[in-house]
Amino acid sequence: MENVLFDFMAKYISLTEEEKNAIVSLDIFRSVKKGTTLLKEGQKSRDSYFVIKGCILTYYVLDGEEKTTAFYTELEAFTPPCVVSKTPSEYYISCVEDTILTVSNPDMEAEANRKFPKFETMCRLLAEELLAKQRIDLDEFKTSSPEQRYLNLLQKRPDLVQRVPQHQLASYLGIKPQSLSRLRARIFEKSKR
Amino acid sequence: MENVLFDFMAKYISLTEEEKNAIVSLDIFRSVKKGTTLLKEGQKSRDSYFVIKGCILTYYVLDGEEKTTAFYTELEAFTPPCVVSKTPSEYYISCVEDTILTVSNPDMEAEANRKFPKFETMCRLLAEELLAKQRIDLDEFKTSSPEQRYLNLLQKRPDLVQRVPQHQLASYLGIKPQSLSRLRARIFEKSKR
DNA sequence: CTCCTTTCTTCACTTAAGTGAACGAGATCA
DNA sequence: TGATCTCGTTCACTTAAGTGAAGAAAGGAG
Repeated sequence: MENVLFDFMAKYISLTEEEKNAIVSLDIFRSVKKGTTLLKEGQKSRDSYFVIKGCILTYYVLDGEEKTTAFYTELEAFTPPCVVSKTPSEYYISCVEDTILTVSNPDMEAEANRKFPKFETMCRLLAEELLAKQRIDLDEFKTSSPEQRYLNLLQKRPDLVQRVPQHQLASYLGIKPQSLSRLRARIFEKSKR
Repeated sequence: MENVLFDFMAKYISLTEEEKNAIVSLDIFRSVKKGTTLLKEGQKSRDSYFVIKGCILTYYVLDGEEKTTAFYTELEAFTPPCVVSKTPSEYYISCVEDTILTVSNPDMEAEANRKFPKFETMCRLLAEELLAKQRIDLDEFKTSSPEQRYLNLLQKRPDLVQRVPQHQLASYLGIKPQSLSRLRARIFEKSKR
């Protein structure tokens, strides 16, 4: 389990045994059951996550409707905006499956940055990489139709389409479950011809 | 002009005169005319930007159509994804107005990080902040209709609606210029009643 | 196993965005 | 000045998503 994290970190910086031990001693690994809510709207939180195994999602409740905006699966890291802005959360975070993840907070990061300056380098590189990736996600979402977005998702994250309920997928694609059903039927009809 | 940059940086770290001089000596300020293309699709680039005054935008050309995905105005920084991924650009960057900006590259950042470790802290904080802000932008786009997005833009960046051509605004909102016209007429009708 | 809830699909109808065409206003340039 | 181009708007028509309701299928809880 630790090795999954260390292999991930190795993409950005090299770690000594001493540093690895320091990380292990932080006791950041958590195991959470499917359906568990990690964060609720209105709550304050300082927790950042890294998914070792499983799947979590973020959703807003607007006009009584759940709007899913992101899924995080194996080897994905994320810090909720409310942690950065230090304001109450505007959305929920919950587990789609039984999930193993790490939970850290700004204090731990500050401590790590102090002890190991290269840790800050990793955080910077990771943030810059995620910023670029998310920029592309946003651009792709803006420039494509729901049908294109669905086909794109089938290409890029085929696992999601399998492991996530349709109504959450629909929400993630910016449409209603009924529209996703119809859209899938439309694609199927096209593929037959 | 330098002071605009230093005031911005002061939000993240404090700079000595020596450090400011080092930055000035990098000769990063540029003045570009309206309509200038800073980056073309297919080109490689290592340039990051920070807008002092004016407005630049990014757009893709898909099926011969320009799709505007972002505007950057006063005090906004951005590094194109292609700089991070070191691949040819998939889009264009061009100036909506006469613009004054800074242009830097990874070498200059590495050099600054080496000389002044707190520079890296600033980059990390900025990247983390932009990541959180962009996350919210993406969430808002996903969870709202074109009409809501337009009204939201009127609230959050009223200047954009004034200074940017309608067809680019429409594209930014994820719709066609005709739809933006209609949508504006619809809003106007509602406001009369 | 049965009951009940959740999830997914289908249908008919409404609403809004896409498309192609046309027109007028304003800018640009010879 | 007149010719041309871009830009924004409007119109008629098409296409696809939203809505509300209904029912089938799958999954859990007792």
